[in-house]
Order: sequence, then C-alpha cells, then structure tokens
Amino acid sequence: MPRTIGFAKHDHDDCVQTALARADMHCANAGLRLTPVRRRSLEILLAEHRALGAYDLLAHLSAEGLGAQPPVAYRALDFLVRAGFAHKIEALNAYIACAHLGVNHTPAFLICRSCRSVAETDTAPAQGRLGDAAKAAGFTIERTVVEAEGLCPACQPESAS
Amino acid sequence: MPRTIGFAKHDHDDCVQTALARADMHCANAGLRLTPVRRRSLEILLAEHRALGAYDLLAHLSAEGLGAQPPVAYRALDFLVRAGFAHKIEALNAYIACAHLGVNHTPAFLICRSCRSVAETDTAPAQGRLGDAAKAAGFTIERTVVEAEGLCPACQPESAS
DNA sequence: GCCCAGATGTTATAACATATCAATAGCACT
DNA sequence: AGTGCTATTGATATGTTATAACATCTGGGC
Repeated sequence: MPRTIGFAKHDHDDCVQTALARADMHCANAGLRLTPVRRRSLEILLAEHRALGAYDLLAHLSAEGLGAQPPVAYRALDFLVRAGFAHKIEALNAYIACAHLGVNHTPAFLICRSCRSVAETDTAPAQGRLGDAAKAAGFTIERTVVEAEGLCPACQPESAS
Repeated sequence: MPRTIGFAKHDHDDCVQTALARADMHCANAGLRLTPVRRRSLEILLAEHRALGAYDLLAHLSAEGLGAQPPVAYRALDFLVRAGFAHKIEALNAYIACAHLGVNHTPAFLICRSCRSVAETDTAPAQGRLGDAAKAAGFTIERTVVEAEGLCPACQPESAS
C-alpha cells in the first residue's frame, strides 16, 4: 500500500524490509548487536517514517512489553544514531530512521512545520561557505546539523495564484 | 566574505555597548518595547558571549531580582529571538546574542564541543544543494538551521606528533 | 475615566534526557 | 565446563528544558 513519506509515495513495506535487511547485514559485518529492542525500535521509526520523540517511541515499545522506562528508548536511539540507522532532528528534539541506510552521507532535513513530515536529503555543507568560514577561523568541523523548516508540497497554501 | 565572530579577541565592553545601542534604535524604529528584563537579558547574553541555557539566564536575572520563574527567561528569549537580537542554538538547546545585530542575515554557527564557545557566521544554504533539493521536492524553506560541531582553534590537539 | 493590548507575575506541569547501580547475557580463553 | 571480561538490560530516581493556564498590572488611545 503506497503511503506518503519524505514527500513522495512509494512501497512502504518494501522500504522498511529493505532497510531492516541492510541494518542486519551492517551489524553482522561490524560486529554490532541488533538486539530485539533495537531492531524493533528501528522498525517502528521506519514504519512511522516521520520524526518521533523518544517518549513516542517508548510508548510503542512499552505497548509491546519491550520496556517502560525512558532509558530503554534513549539507549535504543543512541545505538541507532551511532550505527547510522537513525538521525536526531535537533530542531524537533526527535528522531527519524535514516533514509539512506548503508550509504555514507552527510544528512540534511526538510521539516514541514505544518504536518511535521521530514524528508532527508544530502549536503556537503563543510565544503561551501561554512567550510570556508571554519577554515578562516581555524575551526575543525566534525559534524554538521543542517535543517530547513518550511512547508512541504502537501501543506502549501492552495490558491496563492 | 562571510563574517565570523567568536574566536578572536576584541574590545568586549565596546561590542556590548554598540549592540545594545543598536537594539535600542531598532526597537524605537519598529515600535518594540525593550523592557528592563528584555534589555538586561540581552546585556547578559552579550556580556557572556557564549551560549547560555534559559535557566542560566534565569539564574542571572533572579540574582538581580528580575524574576524567578522559567517563563520570565523564556519570554525574554522569545522576544530577543523574534526581534533578531539573539539566536537559538538547536544542538545545545541554548541561546546566544546575535553577533551581527541589525544586519539581515542567515546565521550559521561553529560550536566547540570542548569549551562550548560558539562563533556565528552566515551562509546561504537555501541557495546551494539544500535549495536544489527543496525545489525538487516542492518544499518551501522558511528558516534554516546550520550548525557545525567540532573544535575551536584554542581546543585543537596541540601537536599530532 | 475607560478600554484594550501587551507585558508581567505565579503556579503547575509537560516534555526531553541522563546518572547510577544492580543484574544478566554473550563471548573469548583456558 | 569454568573464568573473567564487556556489552546490554532492568530499575529507580533525578536533572534539564519548555510551555500551559490564568491572574494582574501598565501604558496609550479614545
């Protein structure tokens, strides 16, 4: 059943299964342990395909008997973020499954302020003006946060002819 | 040439006074009220010259008898951010005085993970790859968050022998 | 004086995140 | 199998960031 994700429709079950399979493989290769709580957390994030707060995730998990205290959710999220399977959206204090799982990338996000949907894209911010400014200042960039807030196609004002 | 401020020495009293004067003028012109709590909050942010949490600001204010409850700090910060006198650093959940007060700009930040100092520079993220991605997706960008975490010049490892 | 909008005072609570310590499970090595 | 190491989980408590809600005050136009 296609549903809207990012901002485009696609076969969602398929994308969830593909991502999980990639995560399994990556963990096997890297010696990481995708334990039940971690795997289920990733699955939930993938299935929702939008930014979830840690307590939103926790609500899902506890409904399934996988843990009821905040650390359960935060530990799972920490693992997923470290492994590159999920990203934190700083502007929302929320978490989202990585849309380019397995691909090395520098994520950037388009966040709809109306429906809270989030699309992940890719940038090279450290190679543009920001990189120049950092270089001039003698600053070493280790990680970048690039997030754009605005309106997704579905939430644009209709008329505005 | 992007402006970067924050890792260099300068006449601090002077920069605080200049910024306050600009804020006074801007408020007068725009019909905004730079009340005592708001003005003092800006002064504190300017004087500290680093990112402060809302509760850090509140501690300063309450020590001076200017209010003791969280909303006091959040209201002042909200005003300052709306007026463009301060910015929120999303990656730190903290606030910093604007370094380019009065100049129209799209802020970006270099955040030292070691000493927590923050430099403000500017970017045009919506005109690069991010803008292209937004355009392709039909997304309208209203605000961007661009933050780089890393090490400032003073916190670089001395000699990678 | 009266009204109104914006600002402030105050209480309470929501939302997000981590410290700490004990118990357990997986794994390498003998 | 037994030992010891480390990662993970369980559980309690607490710390940190942010807002809801409602009462009160203040300044300016009429």
